[in-house]
Amino acid sequence: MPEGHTIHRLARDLALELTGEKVAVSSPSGRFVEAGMLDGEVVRGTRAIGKHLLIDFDDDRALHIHLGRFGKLRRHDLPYVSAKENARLRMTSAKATWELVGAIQCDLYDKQQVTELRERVGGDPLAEGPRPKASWERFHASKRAVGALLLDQSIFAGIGNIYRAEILFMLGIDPMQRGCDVEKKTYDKIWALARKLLKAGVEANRIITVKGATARASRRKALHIYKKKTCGVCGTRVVRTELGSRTLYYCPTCQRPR
DNA sequence: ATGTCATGATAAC
DNA sequence: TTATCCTGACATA
Repeated sequence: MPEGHTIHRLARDLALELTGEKVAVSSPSGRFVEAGMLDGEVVRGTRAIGKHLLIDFDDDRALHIHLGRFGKLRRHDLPYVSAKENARLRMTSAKATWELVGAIQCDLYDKQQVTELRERVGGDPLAEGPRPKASWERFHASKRAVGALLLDQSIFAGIGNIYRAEILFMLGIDPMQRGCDVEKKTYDKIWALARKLLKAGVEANRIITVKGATARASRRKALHIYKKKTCGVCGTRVVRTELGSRTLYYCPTCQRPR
Protein backbone atom coordinates (compact mmCIF):
# COMPACT_ATOMS: atom_id res chain seq x y z
CA MET A 1 0.00 0.00 0.00
CA PRO A 2 1.30 3.19 -1.26
CA GLU A 3 3.18 6.11 0.11
CA GLY A 4 5.94 7.69 -1.96
CA HIS A 5 8.39 4.85 -1.42
CA THR A 6 5.99 2.39 -3.12
CA ILE A 7 5.69 4.53 -6.21
CA HIS A 8 9.43 5.10 -6.54
CA ARG A 9 10.03 1.40 -6.11
CA LEU A 10 7.42 0.63 -8.75
CA ALA A 11 9.02 3.07 -11.15
CA ARG A 12 12.31 1.28 -10.67
CA ASP A 13 10.89 -2.23 -10.98
CA LEU A 14 8.72 -1.37 -13.96
CA ALA A 15 11.66 0.18 -15.77
CA LEU A 16 13.52 -3.13 -15.67
CA GLU A 17 10.74 -4.92 -17.48
CA LEU A 18 9.19 -2.22 -19.64
CA THR A 19 11.77 0.30 -20.76
CA GLY A 20 12.57 -0.15 -24.44
CA GLU A 21 9.88 -2.81 -24.69
CA LYS A 22 6.93 -2.91 -26.99
CA VAL A 23 3.90 -3.50 -24.79
CA ALA A 24 0.42 -4.89 -25.20
CA VAL A 25 -1.95 -2.60 -23.33
CA SER A 26 -5.57 -3.33 -22.58
CA SER A 27 -8.25 -2.49 -20.07
CA PRO A 28 -10.09 -5.66 -19.02
CA SER A 29 -12.59 -3.67 -16.95
CA GLY A 30 -12.99 -1.15 -19.74
CA ARG A 31 -12.40 1.68 -17.33
CA PHE A 32 -9.18 2.94 -18.87
CA VAL A 33 -10.66 4.14 -22.12
CA GLU A 34 -7.38 5.17 -23.77
CA ALA A 35 -5.71 1.77 -23.39
CA GLY A 36 -5.99 1.14 -27.11
CA MET A 37 -3.94 4.23 -27.89
CA LEU A 38 -0.93 2.73 -26.14
CA ASP A 39 -1.31 -0.83 -27.36
CA GLY A 40 1.75 -1.89 -29.33
CA GLU A 41 3.76 1.19 -28.40
CA VAL A 42 7.27 1.23 -26.94
CA VAL A 43 7.86 2.34 -23.35
CA ARG A 44 10.52 5.03 -23.15
CA GLY A 45 10.95 5.06 -19.38
CA THR A 46 9.26 5.42 -16.03
CA ARG A 47 9.21 8.12 -13.37
CA ALA A 48 7.82 8.78 -9.92
CA ILE A 49 6.80 12.24 -8.75
CA GLY A 50 5.66 12.03 -5.17
CA LYS A 51 2.85 9.51 -5.24
CA HIS A 52 2.34 9.84 -8.98
CA LEU A 53 3.69 7.27 -11.40
CA LEU A 54 4.43 8.13 -15.03
CA ILE A 55 5.18 5.64 -17.76
CA ASP A 56 6.54 7.53 -20.74
CA PHE A 57 5.77 6.82 -24.37
CA ASP A 58 6.62 8.57 -27.63
CA ASP A 59 5.28 12.02 -28.49
CA ASP A 60 5.63 13.12 -24.84
CA ARG A 61 2.64 11.07 -23.91
CA ALA A 62 2.68 9.48 -20.48
CA LEU A 63 0.52 6.95 -18.78
CA HIS A 64 -0.33 8.58 -15.46
CA ILE A 65 -1.24 6.43 -12.46
CA HIS A 66 -2.15 7.37 -8.92
CA LEU A 67 -2.87 4.43 -6.64
CA GLY A 68 -4.81 6.33 -4.01
CA ARG A 69 -5.26 4.32 -0.84
CA PHE A 70 -6.37 1.04 -2.37
CA GLY A 71 -4.56 0.81 -5.65
CA LYS A 72 -2.19 -1.97 -6.54
CA LEU A 73 0.04 -2.65 -9.49
CA ARG A 74 0.70 -6.36 -9.46
CA ARG A 75 3.29 -8.30 -11.37
CA HIS A 76 2.67 -11.66 -12.97
CA ASP A 77 5.01 -14.09 -14.68
CA LEU A 78 4.38 -14.95 -18.30
CA PRO A 79 2.27 -16.40 -19.60
CA TYR A 80 -0.39 -14.79 -17.47
CA VAL A 81 -3.99 -15.88 -17.75
CA SER A 82 -6.48 -14.10 -15.55
CA ALA A 83 -9.81 -15.44 -14.38
CA LYS A 84 -10.95 -12.04 -13.18
CA GLU A 85 -11.55 -9.17 -15.53
CA ASN A 86 -11.58 -6.40 -12.97
CA ALA A 87 -8.20 -4.87 -13.81
CA ARG A 88 -8.38 -1.35 -15.13
CA LEU A 89 -5.08 -1.73 -16.93
CA ARG A 90 -3.13 -4.72 -18.17
CA MET A 91 0.30 -4.18 -19.66
CA THR A 92 2.41 -7.00 -21.01
CA SER A 93 5.99 -6.84 -22.26
CA ALA A 94 8.23 -9.74 -23.30
CA LYS A 95 9.17 -10.08 -19.64
CA ALA A 96 6.03 -9.81 -17.53
CA THR A 97 2.44 -8.70 -17.19
CA TRP A 98 1.50 -5.89 -14.83
CA GLU A 99 -2.08 -5.29 -13.75
CA LEU A 100 -3.60 -2.23 -12.14
CA VAL A 101 -6.49 -2.52 -9.71
CA GLY A 102 -8.14 -0.07 -7.34
CA ALA A 103 -6.28 3.01 -8.52
CA ILE A 104 -7.85 6.38 -8.14
CA GLN A 105 -6.33 7.68 -11.37
CA CYS A 106 -5.20 6.04 -14.57
CA ASP A 107 -5.11 8.24 -17.63
CA LEU A 108 -3.10 9.37 -20.59
CA TYR A 109 -1.28 12.67 -20.09
CA ASP A 110 0.17 14.89 -22.77
CA LYS A 111 3.22 17.09 -22.24
CA GLN A 112 1.16 19.95 -20.89
CA GLN A 113 -0.55 17.77 -18.30
CA VAL A 114 2.78 16.43 -17.10
CA THR A 115 4.00 19.99 -16.68
CA GLU A 116 0.88 20.87 -14.69
CA LEU A 117 1.42 17.82 -12.53
CA ARG A 118 4.95 18.96 -11.74
CA GLU A 119 3.64 22.37 -10.75
CA ARG A 120 0.84 20.98 -8.64
CA VAL A 121 3.03 18.52 -6.76
CA GLY A 122 5.69 20.01 -4.56
CA GLY A 123 9.14 18.93 -3.49
CA ASP A 124 9.72 15.21 -3.32
CA PRO A 125 12.25 14.17 -0.67
CA LEU A 126 13.24 11.30 -2.98
CA ALA A 127 14.00 13.58 -5.91
CA GLU A 128 17.63 14.30 -6.74
CA GLY A 129 19.06 17.75 -6.26
CA PRO A 130 18.23 20.60 -3.92
CA ARG A 131 14.76 20.85 -2.52
CA PRO A 132 12.47 23.55 -3.86
CA LYS A 133 12.38 26.77 -1.88
CA ALA A 134 8.60 26.87 -2.25
CA SER A 135 8.30 23.93 0.11
CA TRP A 136 9.67 25.80 3.11
CA GLU A 137 7.89 28.99 2.11
CA ARG A 138 4.51 27.33 2.05
CA PHE A 139 5.25 25.48 5.25
CA HIS A 140 6.45 28.54 7.08
CA ALA A 141 3.55 30.70 5.91
CA SER A 142 0.92 28.28 7.12
CA LYS A 143 -1.17 28.47 10.26
CA ARG A 144 -2.20 24.86 9.80
CA ALA A 145 -0.90 22.17 12.14
CA VAL A 146 2.40 20.52 11.25
CA GLY A 147 0.59 17.21 11.38
CA ALA A 148 -1.63 18.38 8.53
CA LEU A 149 1.21 19.96 6.59
CA LEU A 150 3.18 16.71 6.43
CA LEU A 151 0.33 15.26 4.38
CA ASP A 152 0.20 18.26 2.03
CA GLN A 153 1.57 16.93 -1.25
CA SER A 154 2.44 20.43 -2.46
CA ILE A 155 4.90 20.66 0.44
CA PHE A 156 6.16 17.11 1.03
CA ALA A 157 5.32 14.98 -1.98
CA GLY A 158 5.34 11.33 -1.06
CA ILE A 159 4.78 11.45 2.68
CA GLY A 160 1.64 9.60 3.73
CA ASN A 161 -0.12 8.77 6.95
CA ILE A 162 2.37 6.27 8.34
CA TYR A 163 5.47 8.30 7.55
CA ARG A 164 3.76 11.36 9.01
CA ALA A 165 3.21 9.67 12.36
CA GLU A 166 6.68 8.16 12.44
CA ILE A 167 8.52 11.35 11.48
CA LEU A 168 6.71 13.51 14.01
CA PHE A 169 7.33 10.95 16.73
CA MET A 170 11.00 10.42 15.90
CA LEU A 171 11.63 14.15 16.03
CA GLY A 172 9.51 14.71 19.13
CA ILE A 173 7.25 17.21 17.40
CA ASP A 174 3.81 18.14 18.71
CA PRO A 175 1.53 17.48 15.74
CA MET A 176 -0.70 20.41 16.62
CA GLN A 177 2.04 23.00 16.48
CA ARG A 178 1.37 25.52 13.72
CA GLY A 179 3.64 25.46 10.68
CA CYS A 180 4.44 29.16 11.09
CA ASP A 181 5.72 28.47 14.60
CA VAL A 182 8.13 25.75 13.52
CA GLU A 183 11.79 26.74 13.20
CA LYS A 184 13.66 26.33 9.96
CA LYS A 185 16.02 23.99 11.76
CA THR A 186 13.15 21.69 12.64
CA TYR A 187 11.74 21.83 9.14
CA ASP A 188 15.16 20.83 7.82
CA LYS A 189 15.16 17.86 10.15
CA ILE A 190 11.74 16.80 8.91
CA TRP A 191 12.93 16.96 5.33
CA ALA A 192 16.14 15.05 6.02
CA LEU A 193 14.37 12.34 7.99
CA ALA A 194 11.67 12.02 5.34
CA ARG A 195 14.34 11.48 2.72
CA LYS A 196 16.16 8.93 4.81
CA LEU A 197 13.06 6.95 5.72
CA LEU A 198 11.56 7.03 2.25
CA LYS A 199 14.85 5.86 0.76
CA ALA A 200 14.95 2.97 3.18
CA GLY A 201 11.34 2.29 2.24
CA VAL A 202 12.21 2.03 -1.44
CA GLU A 203 14.96 -0.48 -0.70
CA ALA A 204 12.93 -2.62 1.70
CA ASN A 205 9.78 -2.13 -0.39
CA ARG A 206 7.92 -1.44 2.84
CA ILE A 207 7.92 1.11 5.62
CA ILE A 208 10.53 0.44 8.28
CA THR A 209 11.44 3.25 10.64
CA VAL A 210 12.89 1.39 13.61
CA LYS A 211 16.64 1.21 13.41
CA GLY A 212 17.83 -2.36 13.16
CA ALA A 213 14.43 -3.81 12.30
CA THR A 214 14.81 -6.51 9.68
CA ALA A 215 13.03 -6.63 6.34
CA ARG A 216 10.77 -9.34 7.73
CA ALA A 217 9.97 -7.62 11.00
CA SER A 218 6.31 -7.41 11.97
CA ARG A 219 4.67 -4.02 11.69
CA ARG A 220 4.83 -3.80 15.44
CA LYS A 221 8.60 -4.10 15.36
CA ALA A 222 9.12 -2.04 12.22
CA LEU A 223 7.28 1.08 13.39
CA HIS A 224 7.58 3.36 16.43
CA ILE A 225 4.12 4.77 16.94
CA TYR A 226 1.68 4.07 14.11
CA LYS A 227 -1.22 1.97 15.43
CA LYS A 228 0.55 1.44 18.75
CA LYS A 229 -1.33 1.35 22.04
CA THR A 230 1.49 2.57 24.26
CA CYS A 231 4.64 4.53 23.62
CA GLY A 232 7.71 2.30 23.40
CA VAL A 233 9.87 5.01 24.93
CA CYS A 234 7.89 6.25 27.93
CA GLY A 235 4.94 3.89 28.23
CA THR A 236 2.34 6.64 27.91
CA ARG A 237 -0.90 5.66 26.22
CA VAL A 238 -0.67 6.63 22.57
CA VAL A 239 -3.23 9.19 21.46
CA ARG A 240 -5.30 8.24 18.44
CA THR A 241 -6.96 11.23 16.86
CA GLU A 242 -7.93 12.69 13.54
CA LEU A 243 -5.80 15.34 11.88
CA GLY A 244 -5.87 16.35 8.24
CA SER A 245 -8.82 13.95 7.86
CA ARG A 246 -6.62 10.95 8.61
CA THR A 247 -5.96 8.97 11.76
CA LEU A 248 -2.93 10.23 13.63
CA TYR A 249 -1.10 8.38 16.39
CA TYR A 250 1.19 10.30 18.70
CA CYS A 251 2.70 10.25 22.17
CA PRO A 252 1.55 13.22 24.27
CA THR A 253 4.64 12.87 26.45
CA CYS A 254 7.38 12.51 23.86
CA GLN A 255 5.67 14.99 21.53
CA ARG A 256 4.79 17.61 24.07
CA PRO A 257 3.76 21.13 23.03
CA ARG A 258 6.53 23.68 23.44
C1' DA B 1 -23.58 -12.34 4.67
C1' DT B 2 -22.44 -8.08 6.48
C1' DG B 3 -19.63 -4.58 8.62
C1' DT B 4 -15.34 -2.09 9.30
C1' DC B 5 -11.15 -0.37 8.25
C1' DA B 6 -7.15 0.99 5.38
C1' DT B 7 -0.28 3.71 3.68
C1' DG B 8 -5.22 9.04 -0.83
C1' DA B 9 -7.26 12.87 -3.08
C1' DT B 10 -10.83 15.80 -4.95
C1' DA B 11 -15.20 18.11 -5.91
C1' DA B 12 -18.93 20.27 -4.06
C1' DC B 13 -21.25 22.70 -0.25
C1' DT C 1 -16.67 20.55 6.35
C1' DT C 2 -18.89 16.58 3.74
C1' DA C 3 -19.50 13.27 0.20
C1' DT C 4 -17.50 10.50 -3.13
C1' DC C 5 -14.44 7.37 -5.74
C1' DC C 6 -11.34 3.33 -5.76
C1' DT C 7 -10.67 -2.49 -3.68
C1' DG C 8 -9.67 -6.06 -0.45
C1' DA C 9 -8.57 -8.06 4.09
C1' DC C 10 -10.19 -9.15 8.18
C1' DA C 11 -13.65 -9.38 11.98
C1' DT C 12 -18.15 -10.42 13.37
C1' DA C 13 -22.62 -12.99 12.91
